[in-house]
Amino acid sequence: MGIVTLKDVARVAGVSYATVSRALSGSPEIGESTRKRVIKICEEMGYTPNAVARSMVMKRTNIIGLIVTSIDNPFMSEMTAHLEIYARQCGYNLMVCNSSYDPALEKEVFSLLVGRKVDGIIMIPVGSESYDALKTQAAQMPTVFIGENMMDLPENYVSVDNTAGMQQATEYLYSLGHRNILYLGARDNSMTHKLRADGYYNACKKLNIEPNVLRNSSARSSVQVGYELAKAHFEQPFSETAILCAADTLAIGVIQAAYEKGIRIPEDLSLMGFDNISFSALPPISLTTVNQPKLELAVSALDMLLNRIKRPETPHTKTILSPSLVIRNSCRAIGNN
Amino acid sequence: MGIVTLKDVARVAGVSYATVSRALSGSPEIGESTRKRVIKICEEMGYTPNAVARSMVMKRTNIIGLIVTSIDNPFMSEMTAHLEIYARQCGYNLMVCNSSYDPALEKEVFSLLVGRKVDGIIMIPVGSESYDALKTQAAQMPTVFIGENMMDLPENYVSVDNTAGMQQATEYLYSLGHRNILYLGARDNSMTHKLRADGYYNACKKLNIEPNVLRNSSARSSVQVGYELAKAHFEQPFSETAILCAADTLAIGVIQAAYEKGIRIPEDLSLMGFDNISFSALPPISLTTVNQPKLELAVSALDMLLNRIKRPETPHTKTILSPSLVIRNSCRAIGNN
DNA sequence: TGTTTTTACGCAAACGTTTTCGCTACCGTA
DNA sequence: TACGGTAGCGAAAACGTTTGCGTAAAAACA
Repeated sequence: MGIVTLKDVARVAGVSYATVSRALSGSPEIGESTRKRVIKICEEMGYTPNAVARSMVMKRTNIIGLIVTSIDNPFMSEMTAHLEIYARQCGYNLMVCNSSYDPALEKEVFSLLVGRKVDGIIMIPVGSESYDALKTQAAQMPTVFIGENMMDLPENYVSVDNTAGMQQATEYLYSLGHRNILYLGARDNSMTHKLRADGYYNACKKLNIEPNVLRNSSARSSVQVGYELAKAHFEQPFSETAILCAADTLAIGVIQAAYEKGIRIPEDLSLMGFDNISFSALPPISLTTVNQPKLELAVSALDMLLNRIKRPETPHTKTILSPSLVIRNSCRAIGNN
Repeated sequence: MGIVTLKDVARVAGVSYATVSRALSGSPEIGESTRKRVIKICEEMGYTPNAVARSMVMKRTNIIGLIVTSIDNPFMSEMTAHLEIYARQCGYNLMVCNSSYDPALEKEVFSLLVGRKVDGIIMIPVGSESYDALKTQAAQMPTVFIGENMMDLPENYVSVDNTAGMQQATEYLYSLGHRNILYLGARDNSMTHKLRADGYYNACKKLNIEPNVLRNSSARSSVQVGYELAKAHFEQPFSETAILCAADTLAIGVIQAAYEKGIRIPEDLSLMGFDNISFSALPPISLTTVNQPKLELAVSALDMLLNRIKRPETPHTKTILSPSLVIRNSCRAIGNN
């Protein structure tokens, strides 16, 4: 009376278990009458197919692994939600792992998922420092990277055009009259952040203004980091009229530091972010930012992965989606000097 | 070339595959020299045990299923992060599913996880309307509920003392001088929300003030819902000096509506939430709220589940954790009338 | 009615492990 | 020398499916 298996059903129905299997899988080579009878008995006995046993013989699990730096991050949790829902529609389940911004852990959970025989892996990499490791790993398992631009690496990824987005943001601030714009939060260990900074530099060059960058030496872009960077910056007199942040989370930290210092946004200082996480829209300072189309990123990534699972020998592909400006009210126009 | 299995290793090492298995599992009945030799060969050949095959024979997957209403919700994503990290430390992986606030979907993914042969399920239920369904399901699989108080149901759950928390919140507002407090966002389809409302009513009775409740007829507590409820409420003149929200997300919606209406918080109106989601701390209006200890909830839930997996015949247990007041600056003291 | 084709189903292998049981060889003791 | 005990290892079953192949009965055809 434990769990009921195919064999149990077969015995009760008086058929071989091959027949039961075929009846359920909708195989054509089976009589209509026996099919109905078998299915009825399955329901009566409360039979549920054992996915593990099926995976064993089918050599695929219908599970895809998802590695994120931290679920506890609005951008990634939105992404995860989209991925899970779409994956389920495609007949897949998601096994989710945190890499906690740690390249070693990232590597470990990757191997773990390989051992689990997931059909493929979607991952938001920690950063560029582990690209070679990622490359060798991606060789043993269909993998697509998301968010992080792998540049010249021959890997599958889907990303937003970070450079264009940040360039657009800079130009927007310029169009409002800002000439002294601080770029806050540049990081060296992430290709994404490198590309974003490029967008800022490109715009500066094009608009003929002086670049002004405050780097982030930590490994991640968090509210806390944004707060600390801004706080230190605000300690001394500064001349910037606008701050452009490498990520929304950083910008939120800046808001906090500015508030404590009595600096009003946007009256005293304009502020922009990047990502358009859901909480960036919150009042009273709702952030002007650059949107990453999260649903499209998720769908593209999964489509790409599923395609790669089906045809592993297909060449690597990249998808670059367009970011878009989201104008809210953290920036104001100022008179040119 | 293809994937390397136990048999391949055994052939190369010139031993039976039972020996390889024992060498890796640390079985004592094996010679120290052969163990080392076998392990060395495993590494050289890049052997990774097949978790699916292992699950097949061991009759357990070391996977636990997690069903949340929506990952894309700060409270749940924080919870999920804690759960994943702790679970991995315990040797388990997480299979995450969204129920999307839909009882039918909730039921469907539960069955799906049962078919996957997960070792147990942790779930944040949609609401109380499907308690009987949940009960019959929980019978086929070790399950613990989290966040939602299942009351008199003989099920495993871990929750915060919602009633005490909300009572404490009400009393805090009272202590600041508030006598006309609007309770915003009561819901009927969730035991959690019923209990929270109870806390409010209890306090009102005890403090001898008139309860004043604005119900939420939708199925969930979102920023959007909070915004709409508050917006409608603010259309007409109102006399409340404070609003106590059933959830932080609702309170954030209230902030938005108040801001648009020119109502200042806390100067014109005091505001409280419940949950202490990470974004509730954001300036300039950082929310005074009631904290749910998310890490402790996660750890307790997993411990409870693991225990139940080991000893399925053990009686059901409940754990109620204590909430705590988090005082920030969305409330101010007013003179009594 | 005899032959061929088709339909419907059963048999058994295979997937990659773990584990029980049993066997051999060796050691120690009498 | 003989015997009990033990350490180290192999053979094989088992887990619950899917599926290729074989075959008997039914259907179609001459």
